[in-house]
Amino acid sequence: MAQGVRGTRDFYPEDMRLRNWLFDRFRSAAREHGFEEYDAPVLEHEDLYTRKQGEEITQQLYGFEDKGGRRVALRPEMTPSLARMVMARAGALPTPIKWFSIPQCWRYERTQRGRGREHYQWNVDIWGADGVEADAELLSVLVSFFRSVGLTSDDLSIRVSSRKVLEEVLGSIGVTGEAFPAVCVIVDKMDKLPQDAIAAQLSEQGLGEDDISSVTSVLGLSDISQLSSALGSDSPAVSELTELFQLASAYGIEEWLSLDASVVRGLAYYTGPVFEAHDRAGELRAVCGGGRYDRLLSTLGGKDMPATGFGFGDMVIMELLADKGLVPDLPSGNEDVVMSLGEDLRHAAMSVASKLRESGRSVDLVLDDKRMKWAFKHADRTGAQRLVMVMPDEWSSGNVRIKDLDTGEESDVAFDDL
RNA sequence: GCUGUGAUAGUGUAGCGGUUAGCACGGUGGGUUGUGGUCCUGCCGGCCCGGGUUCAAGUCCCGGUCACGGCCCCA
Repeated sequence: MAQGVRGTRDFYPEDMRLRNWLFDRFRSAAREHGFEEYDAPVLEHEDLYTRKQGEEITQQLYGFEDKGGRRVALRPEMTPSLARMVMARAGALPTPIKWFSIPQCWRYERTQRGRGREHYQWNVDIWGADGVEADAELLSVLVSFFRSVGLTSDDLSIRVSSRKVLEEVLGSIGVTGEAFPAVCVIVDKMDKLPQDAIAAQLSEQGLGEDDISSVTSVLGLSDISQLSSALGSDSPAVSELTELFQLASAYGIEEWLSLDASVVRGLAYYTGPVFEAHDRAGELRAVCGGGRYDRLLSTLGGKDMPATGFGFGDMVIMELLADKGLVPDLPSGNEDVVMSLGEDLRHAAMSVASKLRESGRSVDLVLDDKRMKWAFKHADRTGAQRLVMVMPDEWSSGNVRIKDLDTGEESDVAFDDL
């Protein structure tokens, strides 16, 4: 029997309703913040991902050779494509560029709960704005979305930090340049790997024991005043985060946020504020994550432009909504079922359906010769509100019988009044 | 890459050595009904693949395939 590719999903109509429901909420949250939707091809040149950033992503690339012998890859994330698009029109686009997309992204890896080889990842980005205002605006988009699906700050928290925290700590012990992103990637695993494994990897990067303990102690902080005393009152990281929390409070979303210096993010290209949202119960992997990446364009051979954004997968959020009982029960959306009694009235039923469709209703016309019993059952199952019956006596006087399936009331309506 | 669990009508499942392999939904026909949602009823349809153990295998064993989890890793 023909089977789908491992790690991919089929969306049957009932799944598709749910997906559309979710995407509609992604779109609304972005649109109400003035973001415009864009798209790009699923297939890109492989070197867009292997060039410089995120060395780890390379092993999970869904890449292959095309018929012309070119190395191509299914996009593992949207940001490089977006960067490519922005770079191509850098001079022509009015800034700030506020764009969003819901691309299907691919990675070749072992499948697990909340994680397939393919998923849809809502991406929201702002280019050309270098202040934390832009980062705060993104957090506002996120919270709008969470609220629109019925989640509260009791269900989720958004942990915020900044790459500058690490940069300052590491800078003070002489870790700079090439070593910095590598250390970030290691530190990102701190809560997933045992202490000594982290220490071993850090010492490979040339950190001494004292350095390692000062890094780990700063990353354990979850309070801005502690961070301030650790990094000094003139620390750019501290003032950046302080301002970000103040802005969040102006947006009315401060109860969703918490400072967590251990948030680093695995991707090498982040440069400023970074954040990820987790379920408070701690049962699921991160719901979304993002941050500022001001220097991505230069790694792709262009001129840098400040940028910040987040990615938000469709799988973990659905797991969370299911756990919280927030997955809606969506009907098919069909409003009327039209059926004729007998083959003689088949043509009449088609005219009736057309008339109703022109008036804007979603009409399911019964195509085969079915019994009345079937039509009722069918209307019931698909959640239609009305059954429109084309019957001999009524039709000969120019009427159809319409039964409201919720109330059970029925009435004859003239064809012209449909 | 390592590892655990599972695989029974189209779907979801029960059965744990001998059963006509059961049930629900579904599909299809009939009865009841106002040509009419409920209800009653007939029928359709199944043990993943290949070996082995046994008088007897859906059931036990081995291998394979696939699915779903977990680890490593990571959006």
